[in-house]
Amino acid sequence: MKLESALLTNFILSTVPISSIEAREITNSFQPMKLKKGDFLLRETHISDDYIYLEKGLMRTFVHDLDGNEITTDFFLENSMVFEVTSFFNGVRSEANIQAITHCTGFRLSYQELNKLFHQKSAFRDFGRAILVKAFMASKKRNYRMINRTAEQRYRELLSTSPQIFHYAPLKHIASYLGITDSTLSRLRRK
Amino acid sequence: MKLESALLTNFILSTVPISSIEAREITNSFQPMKLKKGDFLLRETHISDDYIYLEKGLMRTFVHDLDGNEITTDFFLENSMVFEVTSFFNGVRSEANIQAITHCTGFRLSYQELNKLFHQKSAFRDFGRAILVKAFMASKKRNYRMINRTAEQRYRELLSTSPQIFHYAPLKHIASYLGITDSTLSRLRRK
DNA sequence: ACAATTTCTTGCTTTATGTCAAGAAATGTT
DNA sequence: AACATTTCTTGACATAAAGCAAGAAATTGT
Repeated sequence: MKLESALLTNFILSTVPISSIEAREITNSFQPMKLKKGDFLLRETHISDDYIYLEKGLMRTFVHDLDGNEITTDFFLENSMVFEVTSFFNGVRSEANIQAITHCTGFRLSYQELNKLFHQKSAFRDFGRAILVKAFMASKKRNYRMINRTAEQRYRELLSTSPQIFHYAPLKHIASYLGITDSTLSRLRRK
Repeated sequence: MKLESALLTNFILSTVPISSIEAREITNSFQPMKLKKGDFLLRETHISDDYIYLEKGLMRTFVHDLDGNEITTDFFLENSMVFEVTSFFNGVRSEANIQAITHCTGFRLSYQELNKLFHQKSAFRDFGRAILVKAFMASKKRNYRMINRTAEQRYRELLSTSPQIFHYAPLKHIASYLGITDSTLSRLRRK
């Protein structure tokens, strides 16, 4: 048994009610991977083949808007799953980039490996579905917050739930994630 | 074979590459259902047990914000799947309501039935996952639009992609969906 | 350690959207 | 048909956030 994967096994067990043996089997299907700060896990126009458990580090997804500006659409904290749903599950070219904000370590599954597990192991089916549901829920919550919270409230919420992000990510990434300009974010910070 | 389910079978076949026989088997697991205009498929605080193919009609999801106002978070057009992901898949009380805007007809699966199919039929696994992925993609796109489009652009986009909504839904539902007030929407319409 | 680059702050001005309120139009009910 | 209710429009005013620009501070590369 690989020592490094204990965090992943715990993550799986905390996600879905399966046995430790099943969780360890799933863990062992993943392969270790790492990224240096600034490295890309995925570049736009490429096809994603990475379904990642991020053990340590911080990552972000960003897209380019019509004027060529980067818009950060998601931050990924450690002890969570990282994947670009559209490109990974549909095998199409990605419009999004995924980049390491800090040095990152984690574990990886390819689409082929994931599919094999998905059809063979009922425990993995439940896990995979739970991960999809969780990410979908997070996206819906984000939508809702954009509508019924002010920029300042969104800022405060992010600050209190994910202070790590403020420690490592530049303001412009955070600002575009919050849907405001970096000038506005700078002013919010002063308060 | 039930005549009414041909649209659902076609929908399944257009979603995922499986055989007609498999699609028809899946179709036959669903039970017909209908709702009158204004009826609720789901009320907040209840637990959703409905995974619906909406064959005909128009529905919406809404939540209440802190001031008690209704915020429409989604419209469902005909020939699509309708479900409240959080409550349905996690078996928790819903914060959202799902309401029929027009008379609706469709086909239903309970969570128990869905799970049985999910673990028994690989064709259904692929379908179920594709539906989750599609809904998740739509949510991400919506997030992105809220950040990098003006209210007017979002209005025009909705108008051109889903004119049915404007035919049946009152302005205040559409306005809250777009993240603006009904006054602002009224002014946008004038143009 | 220095220069180059990027990030952050701040002031001024403009614009989009919200708030409140009132009346008109449409819709539903008996 | 008459009334009640809801929906839609419009005006006057307030405000949050954007746009632009310049300088200060921090970070990075050599």
